[in-house]
Amino acid sequence: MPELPEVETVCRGMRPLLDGAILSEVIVRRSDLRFPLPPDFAARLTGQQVVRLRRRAKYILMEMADGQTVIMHLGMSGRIKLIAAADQPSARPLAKHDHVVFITDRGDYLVYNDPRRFGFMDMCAGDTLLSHKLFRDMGPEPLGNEFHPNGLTARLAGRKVAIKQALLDQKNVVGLGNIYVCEALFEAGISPFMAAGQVTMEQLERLVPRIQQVLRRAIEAGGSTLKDYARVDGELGYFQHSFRVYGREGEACKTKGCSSMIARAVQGGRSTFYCPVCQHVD
DNA sequence: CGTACACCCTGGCCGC
DNA sequence: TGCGGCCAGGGTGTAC
Repeated sequence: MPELPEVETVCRGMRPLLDGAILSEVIVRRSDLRFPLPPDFAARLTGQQVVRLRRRAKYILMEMADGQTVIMHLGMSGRIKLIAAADQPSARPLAKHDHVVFITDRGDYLVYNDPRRFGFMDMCAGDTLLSHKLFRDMGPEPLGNEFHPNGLTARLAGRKVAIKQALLDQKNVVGLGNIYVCEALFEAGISPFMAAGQVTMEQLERLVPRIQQVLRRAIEAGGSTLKDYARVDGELGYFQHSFRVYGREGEACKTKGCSSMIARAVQGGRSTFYCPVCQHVD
């Protein structure tokens, strides 16, 4: 599911029920996610108070009053479901693939569900987060001040890898996945096949704001729902209706006056959707 | 460093 | 109705 807009939407949705809540019970139904849960995961969290929820890249960070931070990644198919105390049936409302459940002192449930188990959780002391191997080599947040054409051109200088793949590399910029990279490159009129180091400053000055625009619009739409993804209340995102290229192979390009069809290619084992005309692909 | 690929896992969809 | 093959939003690790 989750690229930056989806993770951001989930994180925002968690705050009303989780901010300030005390975890009165933590249930681990499966500890073998992509990586095993840390030892004593449930015991270390039980009785602890949540002081802040935030997002870094595609990770949700849940900061606890004792200084520990829970790191959550949703992988491809992970979901967070919130079930308010008032909405609960008498029996515990758990379903298949509900792997970890946090129950707050208010009786609300936060359920981590992930059919494919590509997602995972970890814990670390909050002051060691930046040196954690997951975060150490990360590039800038695309919606933050550190993301700008000058920085990007420095990171991409001399790189022969295709710009599509370079933008998926979280060392260059975080939070982008297959959907939003395809969409942003289309919006900027840049071929996904260009060598990253060959992309001109003029093109990067177009690309950076287009990346930011597509991400902001997707957040406003509550993310994109293809299959698994839903907001924490079960509502679906609707940015998928705004896709210009993703998943539209063989359909007409929506650019006014362009009569081309959207094409699909495989780069690094993953589908790239693009307009050969608008993106100047020979 | 780049590329190509396999792999982690489940489920949905398509064609037969 | 069933089965095999293929596909999927992410990320890591290997060999060459």
